[in-house]
Amino acid sequence: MKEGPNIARIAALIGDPARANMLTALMTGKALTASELAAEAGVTLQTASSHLTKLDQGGLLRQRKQGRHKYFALAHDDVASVLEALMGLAAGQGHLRTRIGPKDPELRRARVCYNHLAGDLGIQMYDSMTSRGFLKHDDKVLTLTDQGRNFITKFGIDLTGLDQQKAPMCLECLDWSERRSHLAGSLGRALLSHMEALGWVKRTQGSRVVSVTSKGQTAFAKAFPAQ
Amino acid sequence: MKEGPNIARIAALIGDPARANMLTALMTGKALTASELAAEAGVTLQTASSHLTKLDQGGLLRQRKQGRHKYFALAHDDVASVLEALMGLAAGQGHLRTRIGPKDPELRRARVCYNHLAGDLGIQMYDSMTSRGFLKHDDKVLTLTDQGRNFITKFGIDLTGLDQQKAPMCLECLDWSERRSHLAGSLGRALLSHMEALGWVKRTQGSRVVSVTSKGQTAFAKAFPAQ
DNA sequence: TTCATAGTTCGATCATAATCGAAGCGTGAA
DNA sequence: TTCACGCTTCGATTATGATCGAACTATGAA
Repeated sequence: MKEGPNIARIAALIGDPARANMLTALMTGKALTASELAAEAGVTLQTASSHLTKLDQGGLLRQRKQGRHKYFALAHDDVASVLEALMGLAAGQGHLRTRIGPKDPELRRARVCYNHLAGDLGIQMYDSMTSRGFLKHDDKVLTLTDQGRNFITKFGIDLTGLDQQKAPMCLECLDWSERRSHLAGSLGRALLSHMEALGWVKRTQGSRVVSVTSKGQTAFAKAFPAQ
Repeated sequence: MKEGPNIARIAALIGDPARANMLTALMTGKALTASELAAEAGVTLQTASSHLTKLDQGGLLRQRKQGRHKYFALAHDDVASVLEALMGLAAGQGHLRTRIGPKDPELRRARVCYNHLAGDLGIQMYDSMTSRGFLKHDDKVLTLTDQGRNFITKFGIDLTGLDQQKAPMCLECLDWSERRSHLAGSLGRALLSHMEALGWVKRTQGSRVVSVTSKGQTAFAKAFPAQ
């Protein structure tokens, strides 16, 4: 009988304040990195790492490694249901605690992700290029079509340099805030730096925010129209 | 930041195996004495007393003293909801080796779950409606088909009221005793209250048991035949 | 009264696990 | 290559709390 029933296991996982904070932060549906979750929970990265391992082994989280970041999200809707039920009960008891404010809307709009463009803008670019046949998505491999090469060259990017690199030119990168794909790889990086050179966007030092200039606003919409 | 959010407090209360056993035992809706709960949890009376004090202070239990006995019951339906959600999650993970489902056969047969019908009866209703094409399960979204709308209307439920509500009409709810789906959402609630109005079922006060009248027995089988 | 039963309180023991510093690992950028 | 960064692992400390024996209180029965 020392072997507790499984609901105790799960409840105990949620029952630690640090872990509860992390799970609460993940209820927005967005995936967050280990560092972000550590900050949310108010513990060091080491401690957070330990907690995240436990939550993952407990089946409450789904994780995805991307570059040197590790993104965590709730494993399933069931998990959110439990949290919601708990919050309902807690709220009914009047011990309500306000949640932390929403993320920076600027970050949501456009941000740097490994030197390429992510956020709303990144997705719009990806979608526009895909639907116009510039990018082709075959069997998990993303390639630039001939039409696409033409478009990119006209846009002012020299593809010969990129062709010679060993690193893949086109990669898909899953945008966790939007849960959609955007363009990574050397072409993704080249596009961002070129747009910066054109004065369309400005990268904010020490932040991941990419701000769009008024000139960039219209130029971008023209170059990458939503279909 | 040491001050944990309230959901951690509650989850931690449920997170102890002994307490989880007690709470599980109380899910039948019956009130149990401290000694009985101690036996259920497999701990001594002293330990049980300590746990029960904590559960009570945490607002999860309601207690009634009668003679030299002290009876405990779940404080509210919210508490049962949390436990049910936890059990659903635990069952979904396949980590279940402990007893599943309520011991009480009445509860297993039919019970209230968020104001809709759960247990054998709830599943039979769901299965019957699904296999007759009244409910359609597409891409995680459950919808009422035109045939279904027709059926429900003939059954005596006014759908216009439900259509106007923001809350989803059809939701799936995992039945923790049977590990099958049953119908939740506003339609699920409407069906239960309508069957109550028809005199098919009776909800037992202070308990989650739904008892089926003899009239309801046959009527239900006719309205929701197993295919 | 005396006894038995139901439950609580106290105190000591013991196990668990939360925490963080320090060091190590892997990836990306220059 | 070197450096920076994100994250993990290890180890030690520390706090918490689950557990039960023993003593105590309260209620009911004889």
